[in-house]
Order: sequence, then structure tokens, then C-alpha cells
Amino acid sequence: MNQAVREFNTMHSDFHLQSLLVIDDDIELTEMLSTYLTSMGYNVTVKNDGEVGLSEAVSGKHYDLILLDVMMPKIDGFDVLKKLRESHTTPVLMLTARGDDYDRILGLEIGADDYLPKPFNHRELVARIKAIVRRHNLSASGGAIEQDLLVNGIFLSPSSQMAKVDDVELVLTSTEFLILRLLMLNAAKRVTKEEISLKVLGKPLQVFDRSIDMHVSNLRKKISAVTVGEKIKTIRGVGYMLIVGK
Amino acid sequence: MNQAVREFNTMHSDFHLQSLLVIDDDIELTEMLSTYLTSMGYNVTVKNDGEVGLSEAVSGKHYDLILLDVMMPKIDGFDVLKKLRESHTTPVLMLTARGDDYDRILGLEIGADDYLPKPFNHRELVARIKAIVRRHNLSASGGAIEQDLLVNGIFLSPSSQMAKVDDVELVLTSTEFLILRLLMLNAAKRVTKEEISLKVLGKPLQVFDRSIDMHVSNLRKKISAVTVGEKIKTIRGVGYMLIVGK
DNA sequence: AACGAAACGTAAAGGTTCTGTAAAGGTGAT
DNA sequence: ATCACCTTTACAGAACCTTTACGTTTCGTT
Repeated sequence: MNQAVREFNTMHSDFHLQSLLVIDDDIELTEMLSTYLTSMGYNVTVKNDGEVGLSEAVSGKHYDLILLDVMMPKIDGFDVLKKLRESHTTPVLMLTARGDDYDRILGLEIGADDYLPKPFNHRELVARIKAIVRRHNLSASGGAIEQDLLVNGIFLSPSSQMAKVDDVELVLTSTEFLILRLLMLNAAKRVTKEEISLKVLGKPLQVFDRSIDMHVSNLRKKISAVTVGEKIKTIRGVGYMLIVGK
Repeated sequence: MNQAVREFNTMHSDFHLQSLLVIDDDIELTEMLSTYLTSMGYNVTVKNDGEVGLSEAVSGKHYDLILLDVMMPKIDGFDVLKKLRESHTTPVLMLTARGDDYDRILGLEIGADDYLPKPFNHRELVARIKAIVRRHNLSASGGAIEQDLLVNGIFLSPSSQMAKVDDVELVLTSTEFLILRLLMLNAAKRVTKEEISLKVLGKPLQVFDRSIDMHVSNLRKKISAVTVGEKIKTIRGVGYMLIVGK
């Protein structure tokens, strides 16, 4: 679950899903991709034609990444990429059935960010998507520096990924750290589970999903091991809230 | 690349305007500085924010000198300087309202070239700018004198490419040395693998790339051969961090 | 007050991803 | 060709996230 890490690194607290544009004439493949990537928490748009895909890509709508097939009728992926690069810097991951190096170099030279030969493993696809988006966000934000937080005896330092309660250091996982950070940023305000899931885990909350509850449970356990008093309050049917001392 | 720029500058510094970058949140002061320094024949760029200033400084544009304010909101001058020194040797003149020695030493240790307490005389400012730029251009090797580092028993001397742990010399490869240096410059802060790859290896991190892990593994092996106790901490899904002793 | 459904707390199990590192492979300098 | 170094490969183990399962709490309804 690198999604969380990426969010943390880029310090973007975007509330929306990442949007992908898939341009490939293979309808069977794109349907499968659409289903799979949607289930992985992406907002997926599919165009089965190079020209249509290109105009969608430059339409003004924002895409975090474009998956672009090389072999398409009428206009091929390289041409789409060239046209796209005249006006946009959206990251592009090229998909192709031809696995030879020539294609690879050609693609990267004209501005593709990565390349994946078909057939590909779904996980590898997602891994590459994450890597590209992370890289892109990093260079865009230039590695912003985030402020330390101090609320109700809880000290949180994003730069060192460290938390202290009453001066005792807590050993937290990245996800626990991010949840605590989100609650602290919204101290004394209700934070919904939907929001936590989107911002921390990077995916929408599933129906019988209990993982947020578990992370909060673990977080509470670690906090209560070093201090007394309730820090995180449950708001039934809604989510959680960080209690601020009075 | 940096070498080339510097050399170019050294050889031709009389042929074009010298470029200064001023990073200070005091708008009144920067406007005045800009006007004055421009009238003195400098090409002046002003950024009123530490982060923006930093990204300008590392943007690839060449600056002969950076005037850097210490007291700024969000990110202070020392942090800007540290970040800058990870990849650039551009001379830096620190400006500060706090005139105490502590600041001075702190600043110079992490690589500032000079220091000027506010309020300062305009002529003195120009005199120091000239002195720094001259000194910098004179140093034939083109190298700014990099400061030695000492963190948690680890001593690192860039000028002699030598590292010692508890006074025992380590034999490090240049990559190991650079990784250790980057971690020491960011002591007690997370350093992502992305950042290590970019700044040390000069290329973006690939998806299944394990070479950073290997370098860190080798580094740890060499360190643990001469001392006890963990020096480099792993931050899962993120990167590494140099532990600073208590 | 009693009941049931829904939401919550959490231990334990399950599964995935990430890391540590030995060993092999590759590269460039001498 | 040799050497030093960097990178890739491979596998085992650790760390982590999610799911499952079951007991408890909350809350609206009767």
C-alpha cells in the first residue's frame, strides 16, 4: 500500500481519486483494465480510439496519468504522445505488444515516462502507475516541508516520521502516522471514515471494510501504552475525532 | 554539469552580469535590495518564500550568489541552505536579524560562505558579495569548501572523502560516501529512496530497483564492523533515516 | 425496560509488500 | 585481463495491511 506513502511524501491532501485515462483500441483489454483499476481506487476513463483519446487528453480535464497503447489504427501511440507533448506534461505509460528495445527507446525519447510490454501483470501495472505518479508529484512540489504539529500532548514530526506523546516516542507505521496526522490537522473536528480512507489509504471506503477501525484500534493501543486519558474519540456512524485538552 | 557551469562562470565572469538570488520574506527589504543591487550592475531575482526560493535555487538556472534570510516562516534559512547543499555549491550569504554567534556558527558549519547581521550597510553588502564571488571563482578546483560533518559519532570529511566512526576510519565507496553524507545532512529526518536515487545516483528510482538497499546494506555492514548500535534506521515504504544519538 | 439491528473494539489469522543480503552479473578504469 | 564497484537476481524473513470472527456497545423501536 504505497498509496499512503505517496500522499505523505507529496503532502497533497487531495480529497479526490486519481484519474487515469486509458487509450487502447482493444475493447476486451480496456474493459478488464477499467474494472481492475477502478477496484484499485482509480477514477478510470477509457477511449478506444487514438484521436478521440488525444482530444480527451487535451480537453482540459485533469488526468494524473495516461495509459497509452502503441498499436492503434489511424493514429498510433507515438503520434498521440507527440501531439500531447506539444501542450501537456501529463505522465504517460506506454503499453505495447512489441517488446523490442527500439520501441522502448523511441517512446521514452519523445516523452513517455515508462513503458510496459503486453501482456503485463496487473500488479506490475499498478506498481508502475504509482511510481510514475509519485515521481511526477515529487518533482512538481519540489519536496515541500511540512510543519510539526502539537495537540493535546501529542507531538508529530512529519520530517522525521516520528510521534511523541508526553515526550515518549511512539513507534508508528506509516498508515497510523498518517491517520494521526489527519486527526491532528482536524483537531476537535469530526473526521469521517470515508475521508480517512481516501486521504490516508488512497481508496474509497468499502462496505464491510474494517481496516480503518483496526488502524485506529492499534493507534489507541500504542498511545494508551504511554499515557492516560482518551485521545481519540469515536463518533458513531461517522468516524473519529481528536480530543483537544481543555 | 555543475562543474561546467562554474568553469564557464570563472572564465567569463567579466563578460556578463552576475546573477543574485535573494530569498527573504521581508517584501520591503527585498524591493529595496532589488533596486539597489540592480543599480550596482547585478541581475537580481527575488523570492519572498523559503520553499519557492529553494526550488528556484535548484531549478537549474545559474546564480553566482544567493542572499538568504534566516528568519522566514514555514522553512527557515538554515533548512533552505541544508537542502541546497545536497545538490549545489552556489555561494550563500546569510542575512539575519539575530546577531548572536550561535546562529553564525550554525550557518557556517552547514555551508554558508558568509554572514551579515541586519540591519546592514548597502556598501558593506556589496563588498561582501564581491568578496564571496571572487573567492568562489578563485578556488581553482571549482569546489566550494565543503564542511566536515559530525553526527552521532560519525565523522565525515568531504574534502578528503573520508569517514570515521568513533575515530575508526571507514573505507567507503563514493556512492556509500554520498549516501552517508545525504543522510547526515538530513540527520533525524526521513530521506526517501527517490531522493537518494536522484541526488546520489542521479537517476529516478526504478520500480524494482534494489541498488539503494544494497548500498545501505553495505554501508551498515561497514559501520557495524567498527561500532555497536543502530545508526541507520529503515522507514518502511519510504526510505532511511540517520539516527541522532540522545 | 426489553429487544434487535447496526456499528464498534479488537484478537487472531491470512495475505501482500517491502526489506536484508548473498551471490551472480555487468561495467568501466587501469 | 584484472580490479573495484555498481546493479540485478533470488529468496527468506519481517513488517505491514486487511479480513475474519466474535464479543460489546449504542440506539431506535416496541
